[in-house]
Amino acid sequence: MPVGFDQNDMHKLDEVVTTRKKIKQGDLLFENGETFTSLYAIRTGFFKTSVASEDGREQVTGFQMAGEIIGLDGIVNDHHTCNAVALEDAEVCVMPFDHIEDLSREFPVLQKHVHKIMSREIVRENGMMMLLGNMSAEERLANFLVNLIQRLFARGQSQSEFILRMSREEIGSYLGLKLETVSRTFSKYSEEGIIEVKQRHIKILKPDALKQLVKSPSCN
Amino acid sequence: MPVGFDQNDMHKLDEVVTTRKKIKQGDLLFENGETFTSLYAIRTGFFKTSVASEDGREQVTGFQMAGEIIGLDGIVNDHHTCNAVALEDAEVCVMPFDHIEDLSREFPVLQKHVHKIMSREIVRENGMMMLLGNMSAEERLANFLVNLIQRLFARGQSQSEFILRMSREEIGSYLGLKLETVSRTFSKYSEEGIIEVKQRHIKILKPDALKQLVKSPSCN
DNA sequence: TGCAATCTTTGATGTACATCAAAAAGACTT
DNA sequence: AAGTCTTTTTGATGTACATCAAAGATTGCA
Repeated sequence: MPVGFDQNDMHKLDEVVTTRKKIKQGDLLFENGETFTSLYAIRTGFFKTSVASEDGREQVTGFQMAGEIIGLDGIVNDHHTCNAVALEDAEVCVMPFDHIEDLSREFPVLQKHVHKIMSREIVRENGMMMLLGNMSAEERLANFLVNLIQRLFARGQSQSEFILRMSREEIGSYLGLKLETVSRTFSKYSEEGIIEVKQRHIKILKPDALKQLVKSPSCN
Repeated sequence: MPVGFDQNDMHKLDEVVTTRKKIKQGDLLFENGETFTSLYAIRTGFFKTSVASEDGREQVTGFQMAGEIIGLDGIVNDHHTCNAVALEDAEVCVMPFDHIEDLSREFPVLQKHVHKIMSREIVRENGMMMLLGNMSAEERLANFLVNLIQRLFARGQSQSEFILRMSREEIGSYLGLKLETVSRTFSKYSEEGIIEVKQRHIKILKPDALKQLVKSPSCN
């Protein structure tokens, strides 16, 4: 995936990926408290990550799709601090972190790649703080949809029509809203002819109207 | 700072720090859009980092004090995506990131250290998402104070008495609240005898009461 | 030392979203 | 295919925090 490799590098890089693992819908890839050993590259499927407060409130911290890396939270304290759940049947590459560190000392390109992935996550979360701290429900949901569209587009999927992998409640948790508010906001967009909503099937009718609702740094 | 170095390593590590830089209160260390070259280790002083939306709303993304590293946001796209402002006269070590990468290929301990710093920031921001998405004003401020106390304690400063380096508005921006709400919540704690507030001078009277208000993963 | 500017506190009022509730639509089971 | 369970939608009501406003404190500057 990272560019700047020659054939030899590529060969070496393959070594990072020791095993693959299949995760069934609803199952955990890793959970809070579990010992950290590996990062995971999502090959297929869709995940959510979440943290929980002592009294059981859940905060969804992200939705991850094919090509994205999951598990960075575990590096600091050698154990994970969030849960990763498959929202559909999924397959991941297991990349032992010790191995990543060894190889990235050998290959500057890999090293740079790892640094960028971590920095990208930091920047994304900065954007989420802006969203959660400053934006209205309408702006939050527009942001969410535009971001989803961009990522689907980057994967060659349709940007105008797609199926949500997560419930209204999970969207709400991610956006700091209640499911009813998410539902109502979807309905509002629908009435305004911006999108078409049939349960989890979404059709984007006016992408520009949606983008106009997004008045903040894009959260990649 | 990182442990696990022998004398020789330590000597090499000194090379990371090429220069020091003094920042006056109110001045920028770096700003959104600026080309990224270096990370900064704060030697003395106090900073805030913030992002801005297109329409000018500001979200404070963090407050940083001596010993902490600032600038990780710049790594992904080779330019910074947030602003770093000194809230009091400060001095930082400028650590060119190319140099850090070179040396961390040579020294596994340094490499690990860099990874942990980035992961720690990711975990902190996960905690902030929980705070912004799920917590009441009272919980947010309690969280903020407890976190501040812990960090001051780790630096050998008094945990029971300190001076806030930031305004009510900046605290509010960080916590997703308006300055009036921050002020009112301070007053409430004060009435309850939990803290004593005199403008920016804070005295913690009942640290346990404060900790009890924090019902979520600590945001380091 | 006094005046302007800034920050903080407190009160009165408004509102966006949460909560409570129930019906409607899908999805899963046997 | 009927029945149960889950998810989503929509309405009625409540509330935590925002907004508006103005009076102290504190700081900075001349």
